[in-house]
Amino acid sequence: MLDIKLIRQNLTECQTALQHRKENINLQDLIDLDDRRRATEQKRSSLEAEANDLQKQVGKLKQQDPDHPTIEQLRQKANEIKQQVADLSKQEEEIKQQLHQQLLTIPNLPHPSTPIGQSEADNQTVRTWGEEYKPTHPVMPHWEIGEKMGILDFERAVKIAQTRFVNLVGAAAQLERALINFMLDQHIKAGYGEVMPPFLVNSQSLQGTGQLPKFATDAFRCQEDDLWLIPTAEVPVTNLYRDEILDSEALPIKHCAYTPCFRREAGSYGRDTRGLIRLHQFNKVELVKFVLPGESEREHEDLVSDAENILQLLRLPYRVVALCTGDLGFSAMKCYDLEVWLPSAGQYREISSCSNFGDFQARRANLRYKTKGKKGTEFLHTLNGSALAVGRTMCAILENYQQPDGTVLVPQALQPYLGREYLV
RNA sequence: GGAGAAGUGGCAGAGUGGUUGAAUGCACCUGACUCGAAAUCAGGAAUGGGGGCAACCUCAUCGGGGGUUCAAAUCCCCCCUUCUCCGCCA
Repeated sequence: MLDIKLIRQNLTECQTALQHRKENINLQDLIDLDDRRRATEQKRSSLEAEANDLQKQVGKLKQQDPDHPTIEQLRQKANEIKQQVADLSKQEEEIKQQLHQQLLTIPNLPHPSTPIGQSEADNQTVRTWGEEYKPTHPVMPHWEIGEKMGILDFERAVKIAQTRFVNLVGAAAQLERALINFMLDQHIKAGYGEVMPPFLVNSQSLQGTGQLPKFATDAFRCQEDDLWLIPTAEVPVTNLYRDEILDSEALPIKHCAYTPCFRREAGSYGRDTRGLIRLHQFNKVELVKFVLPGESEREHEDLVSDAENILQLLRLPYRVVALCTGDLGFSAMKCYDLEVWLPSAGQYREISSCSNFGDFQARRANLRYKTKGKKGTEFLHTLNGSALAVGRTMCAILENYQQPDGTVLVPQALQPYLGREYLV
């Protein structure tokens, strides 16, 4: 959520920043609304001050003489004021609600270092890695080899659930587990504390990270219970400290978490219909950081490195892409995607997305910190990134490690987890 | 799911209708003492909104929401959470 004070002070900057993300929101309307809020609040609170004063007078008089004649007068006066206060409070509450609801639908401002652009096409490649590990022989798509080996079963998944689900069978199931453990072990080594959070969360949590109110149709919902299947571990983990005041000395806090992720993928009907790329349920290991505002940019770069480290250890070719303003997610001010090489398609595909949210999520989720000896509290900064999407990592392995004879070599880093050299 | 108890500041814990935003203790900050520290003494200090250059003023907040009253941490209703017992269960 943007700070209304910041909008008031930097109206034109905010307005152009939002235009860069193709958002045509009239911020002046918000300021007008905020003006009304302030005026109403001032009126109300001065009336309340008057009423409080009367109350104290009544209290004093009652102690002197319970039947003091002016008590009745003061009482009437207080009742009159109370009526006015009630009316004003109602107005004030409506204005506040309106303002709040509008603010919740406004995306974050892009960071100055985010390239300005319209779409995916304007994203900037920052670096590429592992060119030498790309296979040189023809490679079957992962779904083809997976079905041939009998380890990916899409057909029966449709029967027991729906399209866009999969059964991982035998070696694939083991590989999935191995990847999860491998990734978590690496991150723990890098200083991230593991969390296994709830896989269902309430609406408040989704609002905290930015999925609600605008993107309700993207998530699976258990309507009876105000619970939603998590679209990413970002939601429960970022909300861990919601409405808490952390000690500045405790920052940065770094967590890693494995969770399944559930997405309705509404509006992607024709896309990636085959294989593991786009499923309603997939596994992911996520990194989440809570940091001091001055440190978020550096922590962001480190977070990207931590995600890259997994790809490097697995020897999977990838590139790092800086998303442009037009392609940036709702809550992010800056974002790098990691894209892994998929030889069957001859293209790089997103396998991780590492974002710096600034204080945007912190405001929504009321994540604050306090510095000893300093008055007041401040919003911290949040960051997160996939490290990595496990299903897509499996795709990349099934393809990049595919041998000309149709077997798949197990990446060396994973061999201790699987206890073998080849998947057959 | 049924029965009971409880939810107060960073923590512990008083407070059952009126100058209580809230005693006391711990933790914290400032000053004094000290060569320095500890101990001791004196003082300060909650969070959020609004106004003011500022000193400061003002409103709200005792799990959440409603109600009674001139006045609610305190009384009434609903909800949430935690604990205990019973039931069910991986």
